[in-house]
Amino acid sequence: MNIDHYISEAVSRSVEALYGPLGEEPLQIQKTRKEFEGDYTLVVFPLLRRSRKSPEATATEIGEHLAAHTPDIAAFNVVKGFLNLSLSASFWGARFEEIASAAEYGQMPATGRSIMIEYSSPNTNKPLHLGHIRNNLLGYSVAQILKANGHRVIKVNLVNDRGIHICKSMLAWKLYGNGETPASSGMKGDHLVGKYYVEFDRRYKEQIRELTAAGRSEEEAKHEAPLMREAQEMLRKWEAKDPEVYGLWEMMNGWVYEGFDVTYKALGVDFDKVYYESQTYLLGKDIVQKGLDMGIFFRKEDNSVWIDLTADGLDQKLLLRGDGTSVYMTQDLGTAYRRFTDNNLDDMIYVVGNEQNYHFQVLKLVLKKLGYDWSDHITHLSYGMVELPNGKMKSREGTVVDADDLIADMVATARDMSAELGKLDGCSEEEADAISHMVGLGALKYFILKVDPKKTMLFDPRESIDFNGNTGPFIQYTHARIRSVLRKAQEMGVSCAAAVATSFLPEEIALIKQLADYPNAVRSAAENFAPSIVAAYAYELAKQYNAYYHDHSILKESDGTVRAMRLRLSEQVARVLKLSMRLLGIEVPERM
RNA sequence: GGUUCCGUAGCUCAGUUGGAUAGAGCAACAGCCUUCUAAGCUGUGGGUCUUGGGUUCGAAUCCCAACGGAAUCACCA
Repeated sequence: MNIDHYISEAVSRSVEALYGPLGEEPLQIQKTRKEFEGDYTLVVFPLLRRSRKSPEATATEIGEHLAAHTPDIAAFNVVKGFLNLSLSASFWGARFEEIASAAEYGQMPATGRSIMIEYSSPNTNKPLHLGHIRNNLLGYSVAQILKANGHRVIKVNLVNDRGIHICKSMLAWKLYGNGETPASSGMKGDHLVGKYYVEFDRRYKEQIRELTAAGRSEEEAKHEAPLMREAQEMLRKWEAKDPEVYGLWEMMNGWVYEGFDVTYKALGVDFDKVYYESQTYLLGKDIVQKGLDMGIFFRKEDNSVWIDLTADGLDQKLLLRGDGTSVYMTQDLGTAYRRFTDNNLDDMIYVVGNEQNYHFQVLKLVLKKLGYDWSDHITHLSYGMVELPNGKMKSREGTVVDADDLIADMVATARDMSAELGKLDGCSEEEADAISHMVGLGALKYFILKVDPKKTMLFDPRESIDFNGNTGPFIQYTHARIRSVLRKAQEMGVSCAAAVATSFLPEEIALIKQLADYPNAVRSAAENFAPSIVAAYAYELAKQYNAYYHDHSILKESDGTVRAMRLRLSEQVARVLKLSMRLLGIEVPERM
């Protein structure tokens, strides 16, 4: 049952019976705040004009009518202009039975919509870092959430595997690498390639210094430096499919992909399809031609193609270079077009940092002007940067937080902490590894996903990530503890057969209410593209349960019906915690 | 300078389409393990929601301005 809808209908009936038909504006019904008695609250201020009575009198009048006509409403109270309604224990008992018997609780029926979500989108010249982690976790989690909302989801990765920056690491390896490979060096492939990207930068700067010392201007030096010229030459050879350059490119990219796979696996993210820019960078030129034909775009003297968006409050934007080669926008226009037409998409979501807000604004506007009405179904899921205590990560200053290092740190910390607390006693080595990985990754993922994607967030490597309080391990722990109780119940042969309980403690009603609210969290998280909503939901549920667990014994309860109900309630809490965490891409252990 | 976003407790963050006395966690302090896992529970202190106007029964939330911060305004992606 949709409880919100049910309440809203009941209240509407009473209000209309008292004051006549309702107009356009919906009733203001919300969940009752914790400090007041009741489950749902009607705000009566907007109804005063119709009732022509004081707020208190109006609320009382509606409350009395509701109590008389809606059996599920057991009681009401009035505080100023707020009418608080309490639903009966049997009502909540029935909701609990619905939840417990639902085959896939929180899974919405299929909508028939196909949504593509692009995330990760790494460059193949350096390993993944903390910024990528936020991107990957968000993309994966939003995909999970959209699936739970009944959509068909296609997860894609667009790898930036070409361009001058790729050639830089290739060139540096060729010149200074002495044939070093991941196998010979023992380095992860992406880190090895990253090492040569840094090496290029170092040598390049050296050359610039020499040239400026010899009297060249900074500008001239940057252009004339032999390394840069060679890199550009390499890019030209790559575009001409020169066998040697192409072979080198394939080999080094292969190393990088092997490295990325390890990181993706550790993060628990995956893709249904991987696109490579080397295969898509020529797309979009026909669209540029179409825009020219339509007179929306224009050519400058140097033959480059532009669109003038000054009337829309933006600038002029380059769409194709004078020599006919593509820019970022060209291929994004092409890939967007191809994706929508090839996959019959309803929506396309790009998980890309907010530094590219302008790009996506332009992309959507250009597609709109070209007459593609699906441009309205492009969403840029723009997330904030992850900052360090002294500001942005800067590779030059060596402040980049490497993804693999961070993951390894988290797992090691989880391992130490677990061992210290004696949680791993009696575990096999495999179990200990699995738990450490789950908890370490759980801490990291929750830490990142609990904050609103839009917001810039801060990561302090020194203070590291907490395992207590509003954290992933807190929720995992709550789950593990419940599973432990359930195991023990089974060992003891305690029945949790469905003898339907007729009375509940207020804490138990509160837990049922929170369980019943799960579908709302799932829906709201999808509407806002915000895993943080699911995180907040799961935390609240775990917190409520922990207080309950502390105050009430389950296995020692003497009344068999009550004990069975408590076991079932606990079981459902564990279940919904697991479901919530799954939406965040976080695994939950049976013991920890 | 233009555009966009942000400013909530010492720190990190919540705060649904405007609603009741602005909430958590961390840190600090004080308690709770012969009882189902103490990665837990309970309590205390901590706020001019950057500032100033406006809209209204009612504003952290909407509007305007100021101050502070971030991103962007590349023939990079």
